[in-house]
Amino acid sequence: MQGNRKGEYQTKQKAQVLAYLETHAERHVTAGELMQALNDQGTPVGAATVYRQLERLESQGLVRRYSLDDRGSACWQYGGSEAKAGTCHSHFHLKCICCGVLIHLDCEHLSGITEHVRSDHGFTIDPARTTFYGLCKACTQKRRMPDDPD
Amino acid sequence: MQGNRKGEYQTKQKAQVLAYLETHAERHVTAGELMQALNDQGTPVGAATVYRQLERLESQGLVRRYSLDDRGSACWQYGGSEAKAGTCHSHFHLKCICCGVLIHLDCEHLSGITEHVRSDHGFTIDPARTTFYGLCKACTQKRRMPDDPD
DNA sequence: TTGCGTGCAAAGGTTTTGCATGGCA
DNA sequence: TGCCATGCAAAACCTTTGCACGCAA
Repeated sequence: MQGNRKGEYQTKQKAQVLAYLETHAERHVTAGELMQALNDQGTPVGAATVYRQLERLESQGLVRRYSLDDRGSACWQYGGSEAKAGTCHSHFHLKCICCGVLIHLDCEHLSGITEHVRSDHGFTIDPARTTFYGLCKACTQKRRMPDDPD
Repeated sequence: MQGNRKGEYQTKQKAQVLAYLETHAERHVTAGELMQALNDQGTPVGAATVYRQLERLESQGLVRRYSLDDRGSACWQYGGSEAKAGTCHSHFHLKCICCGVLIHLDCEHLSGITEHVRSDHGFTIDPARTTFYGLCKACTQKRRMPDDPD
């Protein structure tokens, strides 16, 4: 193995990708969304470069990769300096099977289940891979309606 | 009684797919593996049919779909009569991302989170659709080995 | 100048879809 | 006989890779 990370250049594209992820650190974005956004703001970056940068940023610990989507697309999220401290991989995600909204749930009760399952059942949960599926508040109420005006 | 719903036919292909999943209920298989296996045993089934059957079996609750692979391939596993009877709707599932084993976890602590999330966060979790991903006991210990056998 | 990074396009793999045909009830 | 299911092929996606050129250091 050769650790050739010393010859690393600063490029516009790299900055664009990182800047976008940083600016939208509260969201997960797919590679497609990222490319679309960069294109829309007038600073298009090629697909290959986007993927290569995401891969690099992930290996550098600045960005985390998630498998939140049912479909074959991965999501990335900026973690920045707190990446090691933990952002989205410290909590769980709720995904509405009706409207598709993704909810980040920072909740001690839920966070405790990782410890519980590990200590009592010997299973080490990976929050980055785990998503709760169900109905969000809005869709739960919608389902209770007798009529569906949609 | 009529076990079949209206307008649903019994076909050889459907039986093949179900039989294979049933026979290998302890394993999770990708669509590709399933097609390969059916082809090897002399009863090839077209890709489109395989996917359509898997989708149907999933919606019928006989088979569960998982996103275990980082790459673009999903996995399916037979859930069988327990799934149909609704037993699995009352508890959660743990899926090992390393060996693929599926664990049915009946645990009061975990069952309580559904209530908690509903009352405190307004989100109605569907345990039948929710799976925890992580490392099972055996694989956790395997990963703890100081030497990396890989 | 050196050689890493980029863009384009093509390849690779998984899953879906259209359409004509075949098979179950 | 009706209609659903199948199979083939092509399309739709997501992601990776090869290669020549451009740009940072």
